Order: sequence, then structure tokens, then C-alpha cells
Amino acid sequence: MPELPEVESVRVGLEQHVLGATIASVDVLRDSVARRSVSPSAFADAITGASIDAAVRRGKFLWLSLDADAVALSAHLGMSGQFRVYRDDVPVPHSHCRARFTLTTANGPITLDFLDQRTFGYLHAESFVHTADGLAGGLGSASPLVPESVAHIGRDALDPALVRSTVLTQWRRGIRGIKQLLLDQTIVSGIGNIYADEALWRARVNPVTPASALTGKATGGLLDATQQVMGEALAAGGTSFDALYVNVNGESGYFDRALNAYGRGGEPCARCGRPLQRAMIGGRSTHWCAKCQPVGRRS
DNA sequence: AGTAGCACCTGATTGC
DNA sequence: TGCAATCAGGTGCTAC
Repeated sequence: MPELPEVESVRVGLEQHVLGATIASVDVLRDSVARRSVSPSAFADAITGASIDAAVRRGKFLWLSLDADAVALSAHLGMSGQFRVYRDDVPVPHSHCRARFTLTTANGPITLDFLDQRTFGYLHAESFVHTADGLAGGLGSASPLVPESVAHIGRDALDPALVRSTVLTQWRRGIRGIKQLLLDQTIVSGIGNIYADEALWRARVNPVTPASALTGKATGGLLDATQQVMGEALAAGGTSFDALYVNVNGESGYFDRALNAYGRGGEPCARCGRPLQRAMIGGRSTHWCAKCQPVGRRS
């Protein structure tokens, strides 16, 4: 479940079910899921026997802190990754199951599956590095550490430590269309294709507006809109259109019913009634209202 | 240094 | 009915 609200619902599920558990065994069902590790067996060896202390997230990057920050079990869900937790009735691994973990807890064993139809997601065992500002590395832990593979991305839209002025400066420094800046995970992480379109619609900013042409008021409004949309989606359990995007219990979120732009090309704009536009921009399908979101808008 | 393009995959849907 | 083309919530490497 790719964007921030969906990954956060997964993080909360992991926090509820696997905190304090010990990793008894790891079964890699498709080698490429551990492609960032030296080998699937090296991945399994690095985490087997470890205890899970925290479930942490920054943007779309998720990790479990093992053995008091000795090792990170990091996970990226890519386009289609899921975690599923089973306690009593453990099914035969799904055809999309790429790795299965067996955990031991005070209340008995748990099975944790990592499913990923399109295989863009991955699991990795790696070291931690310190954050530059010394503040908590992500939501779910007060530790000022992040996995090495997460160090290059910015803080996410809902992180209290996000520095607003820095974001606005970096957005306005870009020459690309503002949508591409929104998707740049090194500035603000967690924004994906759905919420980029939603935030732009809400802030009435055209997706192809050169970022450097935006006023400070416009970028400020865009960051506000991004945070609002993310917060509302999170409260609704995330966005899902089908069984591919579910929480650790296999349940879907409902925010798709509240989307105003994404996936609504040709349908009337909820503000003005004009049919929404749809086009490929920067390789991603993009939806906007030509009337409410004119190019060259000054504020 | 910053940016565009493409590669990485599977599967559902659409169109001929 | 069959088969090819298109599209999908992302990231990261390469080549300009």
C-alpha cells in the first residue's frame, strides 16, 4: 500500500501485533525480495533470533527495530506490498507471498507474511545511522536513528520535525513542474501519485506549473493541503480500490470514496462541475481541473 | 547538479 | 475466443 496513509496503517498493525515478539524463523519464498541484502540466507541470518522493539515509518519507508537498534529489518511495499498477520488459522502461503516469518510471543506463535504481486517491494536487514538533526528518525520510535537506506529521504508530511520553510524553499528552487517536486521523496516523503493530485486539486495549483514560478503563498497552501489530505486519508484507513491494498488484517480503507481528482478524469469537478482532465505527466497519470487549477496562477 | 528516461515485475482490463 | 497493448498507490540507476 503505497502512500503514507496506507503505510502508516500497516505500521500501526505491525505495532499492535508483533512488538515484543522474537523472530524464530524466516522463509524467503522469492529470492529477489531480499535483493538488497548479500543473499537471502544472509538476510535471514541477520534477523533470526532477534526481538522486535519498534515499528517505525518515515514516508513510505517502514522498518522494525531489532535488538535495541542493533539491526533494522526494513521494508518497502513498492507498488503492491502487503503484510499479513495470522495467529490461529495459518493459510498455505499465497502465490504472491515473498517471505514468511514465524514469530514467538508470550501468547503463542504468530505468522507474518510479506506479499507483493508486482515485486517492486523489498525486505532488507541493515545498519542504522544517526539523523542529521538528532531528532526521532520516524513515527513510532523516539530513537534518533534511521536505517541506511532511509537516510536519503526527507521527513514526511505528517512528521512534527518537518521544517516548513526548508520545504517551501526547496520546492520553489525546482525547475520541473510542481507535481514532480511533490513526488520528490528527498524534499517531503510520503507523497505519491494519488495524494499529489489530491493536494494540487485542493490547493488549486496546476500540476505542470514550474515550481519556481509559484508564490510563497501558493507553496504554503500546497503544503497545508498535502497535510490535510494525508491526515484525512489516514483517519479513513487509507485509500484502496481493490484487494491489493489492505492492512495487516486484510481490511481495506475507504478514502477512495473521498477522492476529488485521482482516477476521476472526465468526471465533473466537485467545485465547478467542469470535466476533470487526465494526462500522463512525468510518466504518471495526472488528474486536474483546468478551470480551478489554471496554469500561471499567482496565488 | 539536476533532470529525463527507463528498468524492474505481475496481472487485470481494454481493444482489435 | 484469443492475443496484444495498455495501465497500475514506486524507486533508483543511467545517461545526458
